[in-house]
Amino acid sequence: MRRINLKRANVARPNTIRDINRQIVLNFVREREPISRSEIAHETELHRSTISLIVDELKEYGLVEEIGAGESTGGRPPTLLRIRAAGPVAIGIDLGTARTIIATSDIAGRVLEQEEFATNTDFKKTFDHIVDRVRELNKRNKGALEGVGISLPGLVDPATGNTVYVPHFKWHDVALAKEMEAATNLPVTADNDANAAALAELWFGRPEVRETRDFIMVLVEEGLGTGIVFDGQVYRGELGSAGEFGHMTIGAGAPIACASGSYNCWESFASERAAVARYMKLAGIKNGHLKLNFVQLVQHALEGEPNARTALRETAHYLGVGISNLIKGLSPQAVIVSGSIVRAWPLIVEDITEAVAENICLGLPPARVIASTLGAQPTLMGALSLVLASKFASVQTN
Amino acid sequence: MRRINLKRANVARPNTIRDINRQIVLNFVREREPISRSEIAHETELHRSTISLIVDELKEYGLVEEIGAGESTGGRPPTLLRIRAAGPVAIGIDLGTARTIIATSDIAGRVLEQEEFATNTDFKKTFDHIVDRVRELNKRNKGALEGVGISLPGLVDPATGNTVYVPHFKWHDVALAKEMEAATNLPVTADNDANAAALAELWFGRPEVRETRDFIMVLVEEGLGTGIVFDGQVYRGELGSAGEFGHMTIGAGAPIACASGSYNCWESFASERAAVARYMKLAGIKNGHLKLNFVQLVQHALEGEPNARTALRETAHYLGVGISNLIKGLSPQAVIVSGSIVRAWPLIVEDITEAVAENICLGLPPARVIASTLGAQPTLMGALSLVLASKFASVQTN
DNA sequence: CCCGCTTGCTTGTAGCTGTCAACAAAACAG
DNA sequence: CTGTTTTGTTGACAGCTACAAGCAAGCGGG
Repeated sequence: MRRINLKRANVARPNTIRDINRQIVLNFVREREPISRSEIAHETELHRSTISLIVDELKEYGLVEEIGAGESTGGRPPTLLRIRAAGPVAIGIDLGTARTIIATSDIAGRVLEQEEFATNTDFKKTFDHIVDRVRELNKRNKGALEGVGISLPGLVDPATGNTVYVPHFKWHDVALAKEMEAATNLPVTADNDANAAALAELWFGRPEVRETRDFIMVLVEEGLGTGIVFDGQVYRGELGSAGEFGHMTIGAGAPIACASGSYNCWESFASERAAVARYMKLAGIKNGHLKLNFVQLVQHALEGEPNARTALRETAHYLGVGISNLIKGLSPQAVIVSGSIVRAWPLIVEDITEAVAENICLGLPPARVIASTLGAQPTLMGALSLVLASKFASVQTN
Repeated sequence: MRRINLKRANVARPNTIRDINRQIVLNFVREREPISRSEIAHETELHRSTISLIVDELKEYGLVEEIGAGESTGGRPPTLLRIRAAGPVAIGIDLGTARTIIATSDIAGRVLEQEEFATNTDFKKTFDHIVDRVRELNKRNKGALEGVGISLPGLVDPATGNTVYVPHFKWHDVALAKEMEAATNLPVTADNDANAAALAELWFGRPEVRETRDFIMVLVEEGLGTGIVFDGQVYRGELGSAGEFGHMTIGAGAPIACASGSYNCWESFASERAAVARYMKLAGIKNGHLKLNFVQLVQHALEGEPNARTALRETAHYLGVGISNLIKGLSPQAVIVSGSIVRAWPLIVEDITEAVAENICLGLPPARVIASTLGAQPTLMGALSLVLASKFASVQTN
């Protein structure tokens, strides 16, 4: 059944129908390129003539192009279509706790240019640095860029796109999107990093994920964020921002305090910081004696160091406990784990699935728990997706 | 933005637009009756003529009727419309752990007839009893009944409407809906009780809830169930059934074991059984010495007995802990508590909100936590809603 | 009492959209 | 080279909403 927003009076007009079908056709091209008009007509059960008209519109709008004839299957050979990926259209900014990455991509999500710098705790400095780089990129690409997406490790108000709270930097109520728009003269979309990564999986992940209409992204970083996808859309909630399951209470006596001081949160049991704290304790290292970052810890574990392995596996166990809560409550088709911890996936996958199975005390089939399919930079892809997905989700040629 | 299911190729046809608008008009009548064509046109921004045509269809279909002229506001007086609630159209079955309630209602959700009997643990006996009563009701109402809705305290497969597992009776994989359909020759919809109650709040609750597009129903009974409403639709998940947040791990050492043996679940901390167990312990009553049910416990508390109050308030605290998890993760506009515990709402509301505030460790505005607006029989209303809501959600006159 | 004014509803035409049938284009098979 | 198959295009037709004009029914002032 089509999902309709009955409460807000957004009625259907004659052109609504074309808007809907245009999106469907565009997304067929995006996901199945190269594809012919005829094949789209077949699958959508719209008439060939209708598809032709819509493709004409999309071609005129510069979103789709023909790439010559395909193989004949006994008759006239089909004219194949693909997304026209001429040059950069989006800027993605991955504002991380340690480093900020800025990249441009074409409309298909391929990264074209990329640069990074150390994130400064001072908002003004980081902001100015980003604006400087965005302006430079915009100048170099002469107005081809259509928007900026920013993913950041904190709460973002879904209505305004402004940050409510970024724990690591202690930024409160910063009008990030608005100020960035004013400074760069480009549309800016900001979102929580886990939400952005979920969006990226949805639009640019491997087919096994893209075709999943309900999944949960669990992003393990310094903190622990979750992004929820319902019915093929990222759910953002109403107040503040949804997806802070990282702060759900799952027990007591965690190895560290979460970003807001609690020892009961999932984050304080299963984040990168929790894993590092476990390792320090196991290795008998006093606080502050040795700075070890999580990537190094993963490296140690992969090389076989027992303490590192134990710390990771214990963290994985609690990751599984939290995941089981999400599965019980939301019954998604899949749970996707992302972040540096994925590098050690073979070491931890069993501990996670075991904890999940143990804690799903009902006769429910456990959802698949899989590693991210986005490669090394899920949050950067997320930032780019914020721009690209909105393009594919609402094509308006008039 | 309109929510569109892009992945499944359900394209828009010329009549799709009328289907959408017909639903919108019908729901305007339902929610705002008595209302005139003109007012609907004003609010939906559809043209008056369009509304007239749609209303004609709905009248012909017997869903809407005119009830004479209203007050003039300076010109021709409006013709007022309302939902035509002639007779019974739905049967609702509230299959509870102790008692089963069967009722008929008109299209507006007003209960017309109601009867109940003790639920038998044996599936066959309960099933036969229900079928017997449904047949009798169907016969008495001569084919006016359009469907049967069943709410039950267990997991229901959203695809088939068959029960996966009902803990209290240990019913596994029962083809309830299918068998009932075969036996009664009526369409049967079955759902989890908390989901059903959420649906009832959404369609027939007080306006403050109906207009809320994202809320969570927390149904406190023998067990503890949750129903999740996203964007005005009950979310059911993919595998098994969503909404089993009652089994999320929130700590350890609960007063009782949950339905599946765990002492860590929210249910084992905050269900009716947990409250009763707490009371027994406080009152120094050994297991089995005195059978006290939860309604009696609430009565004692209302009469001022300290042990009963303490037991309830402690339960309320853990209710709040779980609710805070849901708010952090899903950021709903409201959380609605339902079940017998609502009778003691003034006694417990502070403990709940306090626990919520304590555990939302972020700077987020806490969602409203409110008591159900459905009165004494939320799950019966839920069962009826299963039939009625589907009627309002997809009117097809052709 | 009549007239203009306002508001509610209906009717007929125009513009947009998808369907359908007919047709042209391009390859294949015999 | 002809008949068949598949692909894509074109023009007539039906369904939908928008718009404008007209009818219906009450109000209020002279």
